[in-house]
Amino acid sequence: MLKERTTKQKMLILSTVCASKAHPTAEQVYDMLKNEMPGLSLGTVYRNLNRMAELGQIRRLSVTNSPDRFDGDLRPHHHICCSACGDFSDYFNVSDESAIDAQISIQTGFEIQRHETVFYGICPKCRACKQ
Amino acid sequence: MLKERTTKQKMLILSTVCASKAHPTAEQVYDMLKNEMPGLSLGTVYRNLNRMAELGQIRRLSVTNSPDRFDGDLRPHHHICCSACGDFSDYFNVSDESAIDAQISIQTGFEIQRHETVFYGICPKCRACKQ
DNA sequence: TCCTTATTGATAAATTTTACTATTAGCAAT
DNA sequence: ATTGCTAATAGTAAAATTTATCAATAAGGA
Repeated sequence: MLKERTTKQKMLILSTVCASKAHPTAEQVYDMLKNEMPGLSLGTVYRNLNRMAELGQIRRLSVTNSPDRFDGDLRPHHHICCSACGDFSDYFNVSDESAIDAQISIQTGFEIQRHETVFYGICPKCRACKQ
Repeated sequence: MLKERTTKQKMLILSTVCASKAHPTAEQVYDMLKNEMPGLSLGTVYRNLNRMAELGQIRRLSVTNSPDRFDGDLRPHHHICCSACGDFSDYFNVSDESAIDAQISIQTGFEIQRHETVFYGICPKCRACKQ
């Protein structure tokens, strides 16, 4: 009767994403794990990250000029990306995000599942480097 | 002394994106133009859309499960994407978006240039199709 | 332990985007 | 108009990212 099986690969991938604060790409997750599990396949990483995002276990982030990133932190928060160096940070201090979803649902008829916000700018370090 | 040249290709690409409310991908812009300008190259479309986005003439939208989209409407607004059919709509009713950028800039030291928000959900039409 | 089948590893292929280069064409100066 | 400089283009190849395919493996219920 059980459909979803627990595998060593799934457990490692999920724990890696949840332990990281770097919002890794699929390839970065793969790189972090291939020492610990030499036979691991990149396709397995992609397949599982996608499924976990669909199941709501992790968040999938689509970012300009970057492969998709994954975030194991499910608390409501935003992200800030430096256009110069690619630094990708969290921004908390978020107030009442679910209210926005509810408001938009009422106004548009969409059943809103989630939303993602990315701020783009220049990080303090790159600002210091002038130009 | 002039660097940026005005070409027929640039004018057509920009006017196409600005005239469309469909948030077209690069390939869709190319398809819309290849009748009018048979020799047009897809690479030219990509190159110019990227440059125009960098110059702030248009917005570049990174969306999960979709190639990047482009938006000629520079007024502050959000976007809603249907996870089922891919429908991609505008959402206006946005209050005080620049204040958020300013607040985050103060708190993080980033020089915020812009932000993009995409809401994901199920559109009214797909909700009606049950399941 | 056996059986069913979800999952994996390996690879190929699809998709999306960028890079390269000879040629074309915008435009400033003649 | 004509010339000269070079940004921009068309055409193509290639890079980068992601998904599909499939035989072999292994999870877990009977």
